[in-house]
Amino acid sequence: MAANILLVEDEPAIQELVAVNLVRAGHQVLRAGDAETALRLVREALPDLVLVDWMLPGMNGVELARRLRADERTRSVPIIMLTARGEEQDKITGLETGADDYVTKPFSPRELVARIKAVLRRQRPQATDDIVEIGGLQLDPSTHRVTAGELPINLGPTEFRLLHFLMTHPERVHSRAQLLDQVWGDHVFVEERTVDVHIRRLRGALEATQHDRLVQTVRGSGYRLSADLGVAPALGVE
Amino acid sequence: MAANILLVEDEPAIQELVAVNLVRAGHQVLRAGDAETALRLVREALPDLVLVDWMLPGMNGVELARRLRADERTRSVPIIMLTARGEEQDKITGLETGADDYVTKPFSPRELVARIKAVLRRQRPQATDDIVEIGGLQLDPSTHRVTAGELPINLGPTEFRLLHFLMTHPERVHSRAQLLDQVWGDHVFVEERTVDVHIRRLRGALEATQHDRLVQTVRGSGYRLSADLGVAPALGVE
DNA sequence: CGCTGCCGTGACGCTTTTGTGACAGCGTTC
DNA sequence: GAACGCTGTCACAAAAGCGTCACGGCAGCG
Repeated sequence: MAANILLVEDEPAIQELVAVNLVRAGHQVLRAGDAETALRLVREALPDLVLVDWMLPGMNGVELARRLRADERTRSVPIIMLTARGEEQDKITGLETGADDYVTKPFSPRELVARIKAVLRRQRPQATDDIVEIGGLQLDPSTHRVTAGELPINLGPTEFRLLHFLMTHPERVHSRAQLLDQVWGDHVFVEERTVDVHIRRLRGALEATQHDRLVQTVRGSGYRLSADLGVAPALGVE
Repeated sequence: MAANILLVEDEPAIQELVAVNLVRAGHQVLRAGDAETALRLVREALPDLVLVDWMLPGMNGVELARRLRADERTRSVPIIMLTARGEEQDKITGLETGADDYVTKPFSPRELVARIKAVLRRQRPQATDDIVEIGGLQLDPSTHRVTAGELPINLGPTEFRLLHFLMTHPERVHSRAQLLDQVWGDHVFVEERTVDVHIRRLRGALEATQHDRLVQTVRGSGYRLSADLGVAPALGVE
């Protein structure tokens, strides 16, 4: 996991409590006591997630969330709202503002951490540090290593990201445009056929252990990663 | 999903709020602050769906809907009305005017997105990526896979689209012209008999598992997909 | 019972899409 | 500053799929 999290909470005791738990779960924690500071920090540090207390002095959590959503640069940062019991009726408003999830106090650290993980995974599954495994292929994001069974596989940075994305979104067919968005970033300008070339390089690296079969071409649509080779076991049809 | 949506809303804050949520759900959003602009944009951009606030300055939402329905070119564009609580009594009027659905404020983004999906699904079932299943035949658009029972079926892009369309519009008979419109696109120029050939290829691919029986010829009219074979099988053994 | 359209089917060029090897640019390393 | 690793793009080769046609069978009809 290891995400950068911005915690926005005015009550020092609670702030400390939550922060400790986040750190314990392996996250980096930035803190803000009010919405203005929070806004500044989000722009400066671009955290992976913002945890906002519903009640804040001055600008409240909803307003903060709304502002984050209004700004191009901060729009995609996921938000989790913290709210006290009894404020449940505001849940709808909270979600309307664009919060991704919503946790009621008092909450267990376990629950909070779980929700955070869930939101991060939903946002960018390949941003987690979980080891992914498919069809005997293993990829470990934290050590940046790929192994096929026991054999290590060497990949360039792009091939690594490509494989990581495919492994975190298996089965699904991805168009070249989608892959460019997700792996290269939606701002870069490269030819779609470049994807083909990197797929080729990826296959080349996986060839030694036959794992190149996992990378499948779907003619007219794009590429797919799947352990299911989709071949009928020798039905005598020509 | 990923639809083009025209949002008609005069209140900037709400407009922004809704737009953000639509974008997050993967839609393209066009915006209009008044009915006149909306009318123009609908003609120019031909969105997949129009989201209209009930209360608008000048021409109100109902009137806008009526006009959209009156014009040949915009008639088929689905409309969803946004309305404040307390205007419920007008619901009937709204639906009468031709709105396809109706969402009361305050609404959760989740609900709104769900309604949109529902309306789009009704409109163009094959535009969703829901798995379709008929007579033991399964088609999964997101993985681009077709299976008959357990066995995988290999189809070319055109056969895949053809089958997808037939499966999302079963029972009904489709003329060759309709199939060309829906599967090939209404602008291409190909012989009608080409449809026959692709039907043939589709049947060929389904032959191995007997599922070719689902694809039926209606002499003089076109083709139909149906789990009901319409004939008494000679012997009930399969 | 023979005609007349309609449909199934196999074959065949052609176009489009994808695989592949080569290469020049670039930033880093040694 | 030479060598290296990685990247994006190209041109060409290979493959796959597409649309059309011609032939033949068959249904419906008089």
